[in-house]
Amino acid sequence: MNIKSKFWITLDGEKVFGKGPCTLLKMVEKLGSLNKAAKELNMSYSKAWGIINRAERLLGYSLLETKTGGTGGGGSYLTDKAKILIKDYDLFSNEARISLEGIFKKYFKGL
Amino acid sequence: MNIKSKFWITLDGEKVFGKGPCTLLKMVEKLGSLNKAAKELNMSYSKAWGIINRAERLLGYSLLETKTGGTGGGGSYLTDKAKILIKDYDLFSNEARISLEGIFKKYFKGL
DNA sequence: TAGCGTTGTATTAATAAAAATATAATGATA
DNA sequence: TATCATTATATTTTTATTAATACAACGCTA
Repeated sequence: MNIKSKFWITLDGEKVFGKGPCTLLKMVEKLGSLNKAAKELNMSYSKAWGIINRAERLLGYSLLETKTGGTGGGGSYLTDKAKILIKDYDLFSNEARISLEGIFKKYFKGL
Repeated sequence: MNIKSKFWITLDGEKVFGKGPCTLLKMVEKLGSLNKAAKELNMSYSKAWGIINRAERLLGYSLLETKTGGTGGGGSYLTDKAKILIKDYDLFSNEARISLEGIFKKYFKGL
C-alpha cells in the first residue's frame, strides 16, 4: 500500500502549471527545440505546443523564446522566468512528495 | 496563485482508494443506499457501483454490506473496515492538505 | 400475489481527451 | 533561389472516459 500524488498550480481555479509542462520545458531546455522535445516524450507537436501556449496564456508571461527559420529550422529556448518556475516547482514537488509519504505512513502504517 | 493536489492510495501501482470513493462511501453511510448516494452526488448508479466494486476487488475486502429486496427495496451499509478506511483517509488528507499549502507558500510566496 | 425501490450487471450512447494530419510562414545556408 | 527543420495553427480522426439505459432478481408489505 502506497500513496501517490499530483500537484499543480492554479490561478482563479484553473490549472496553469504542473508536472507535464515542467517535464516538457526541461526537455526543451535540453534539446533546444519544442518539436524534438515532443518527439522525445512521445507526444504530438500540437499537444506540446498547446501545453506551452495554455500555460503562457494563463500565467501571463512567456516560457519559451522561439526562433523560426534559419539553420536547423529554428528552435525554442527557455525564458528566465521559465527557468525560475521549473526550479521552484521541482523544489516544491520533491519536498511535498516526501512530506506526503511521511503523513501517509503515520495513518496507514502496516497496511 | 494556489496549489491543488490529489492523492490516492495505490496497491501494486494501481489506484485503489481516493477522494471519490471516500465521498461516495460517506454519502452511502448517510443515506443507507448506494442508489440514493449516487443521485445525491449527480452520478449514475452504474458509475457508483463500479467505483465501489473496483475498490473492494483491489483492496480484497468488502466496503459495503448490501441488502436487496424488502421494505424500501433494500440498501447498502458500510462495513467496519470501510468506516476505518474513510476515517484514516480523512485524517491523512486533511493533514496532507495543510502540509502542502505550507510547502507551496515557501516556494511560491508572493506570486 | 402484485408492487415497490433496491442491487448487480450488460449494453449502448454521448462526451471529452488525445492524437494525427495538413499547411503556411520563417530565415539561414548552399 | 531551392532546401531544410522548425514554429504556429486549424482541422479531422481516433481513442478513452463517462454517462445513460435496460432489465432480472430480490424480499418485504399490503
